[in-house]
Amino acid sequence: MARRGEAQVRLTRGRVLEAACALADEDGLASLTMRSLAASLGVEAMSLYHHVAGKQAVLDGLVDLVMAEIERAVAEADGPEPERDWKTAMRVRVLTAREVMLRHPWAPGLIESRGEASFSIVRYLDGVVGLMVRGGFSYGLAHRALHALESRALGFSQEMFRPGGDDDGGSLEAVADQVPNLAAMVAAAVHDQPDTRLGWCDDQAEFEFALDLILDGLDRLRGRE
Amino acid sequence: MARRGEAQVRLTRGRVLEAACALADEDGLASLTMRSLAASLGVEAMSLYHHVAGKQAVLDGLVDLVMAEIERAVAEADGPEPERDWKTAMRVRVLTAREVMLRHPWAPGLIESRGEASFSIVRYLDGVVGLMVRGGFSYGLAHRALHALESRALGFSQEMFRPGGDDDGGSLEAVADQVPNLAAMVAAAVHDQPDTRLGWCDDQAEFEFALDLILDGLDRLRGRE
DNA sequence: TCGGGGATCCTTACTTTGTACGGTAGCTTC
DNA sequence: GAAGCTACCGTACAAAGTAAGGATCCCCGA
Repeated sequence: MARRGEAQVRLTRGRVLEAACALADEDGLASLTMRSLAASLGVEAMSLYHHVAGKQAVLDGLVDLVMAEIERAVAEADGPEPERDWKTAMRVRVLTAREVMLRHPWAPGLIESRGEASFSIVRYLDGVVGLMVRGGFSYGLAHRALHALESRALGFSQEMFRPGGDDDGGSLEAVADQVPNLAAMVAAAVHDQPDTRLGWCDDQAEFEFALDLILDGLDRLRGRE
Repeated sequence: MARRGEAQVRLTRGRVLEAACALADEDGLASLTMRSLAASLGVEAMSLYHHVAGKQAVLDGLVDLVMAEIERAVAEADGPEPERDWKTAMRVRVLTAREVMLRHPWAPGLIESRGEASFSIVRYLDGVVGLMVRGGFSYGLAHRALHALESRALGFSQEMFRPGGDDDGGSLEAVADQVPNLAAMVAAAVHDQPDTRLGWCDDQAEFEFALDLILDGLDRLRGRE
């Protein structure tokens, strides 16, 4: 048997989590099993249990990993001071978080599925609230703003249609008579902006539109409550 | 063995799905296994496979069941004609959907987790688009509105904090020094509205606030694009 | 130098869950 | 009344998480 010592480095909680992240990035979160994770580290499944408490702990660790990456990116990004322009500061922060989320497409689903928000998320939201308060929000409005932003504060939005792989709305045509309004909408969208990036609508553009809609709405309320 | 014929009614796809819904309502979606579902019907697990294709099909059926309940509720609710007052019409529609979702707390998570939107959801969204178009929206703006509303169009919002059972923010106090802004926000929220319904903040009020924020924003854009 | 102890990793096996496969009972149809 | 179809059952297998204990290696003190 291949004992440790050859090219084999020691296992660490950190190495386990990084391997898990790499595995999820490549093959999706579904293919992340304790066995596959162990195999990717050249180790047996049960060996992982000396470094993480269980699969739950691995998933929690993954969330922490992503949130740490976001915190790092946010720290490097240079938006304006919130006191001067909270809206742009928030916009930069959210879009920075979004870039990280786009690198880890499994992260939104993982965060959603987890019931309790992990501490790393709570800490991130604390930063968001801090930004708004520095920008002139009352705590009450900041609270409502968090609810209004929902997962957008974390840089992702809940896609109700995840475009179905290869057809991208083509399946809608098959049932156009049953969903006439949607069919017309899709037709119009394709006509208006024929070169969208991600199927029949551009997620990034839509994300920013919705984000700005909410930020503008909040800005109108700020100061006059 | 208890052959069918005693008090035992015949199994149907419909009865299977209703039993699944009841089980999920009572004990949560996690406790819905093919075996527990079969047991609740007085039947063995493999018998279900003559009426549903598999567990996936059961889950899809549950989504359809909830969406049908929403369609029924929406049909009965009487909002204004969209041509006269689209905003109120939409508000009534969404809040009606929300009532159904509150009866089936597992439904949001189930809908989120499913990658592809099932046809019943697509059809519901078609109705939403139809409402907006009748209210004077271009298809382009209706499209963006769908993105902005996100899951709110279906009556739920993604709770990033699901209040953790018994403490309800009490756990925040333990780490108040690490999340000072959130801690202050919670303190202010408790002070402002001491009688909230669902923990430290009132989901219904927040949901309506965010919904109105978005609807107002959309209303401003409607007609002047 | 050497032996003990703890950390690390492996082996085996159990549990839960979904489901494939084939068997059996009862109804339907000719 | 026989054939066959349908609904249901029993058995069993695979995947995945993980409990329990054994084996190996490294470090440290004597």
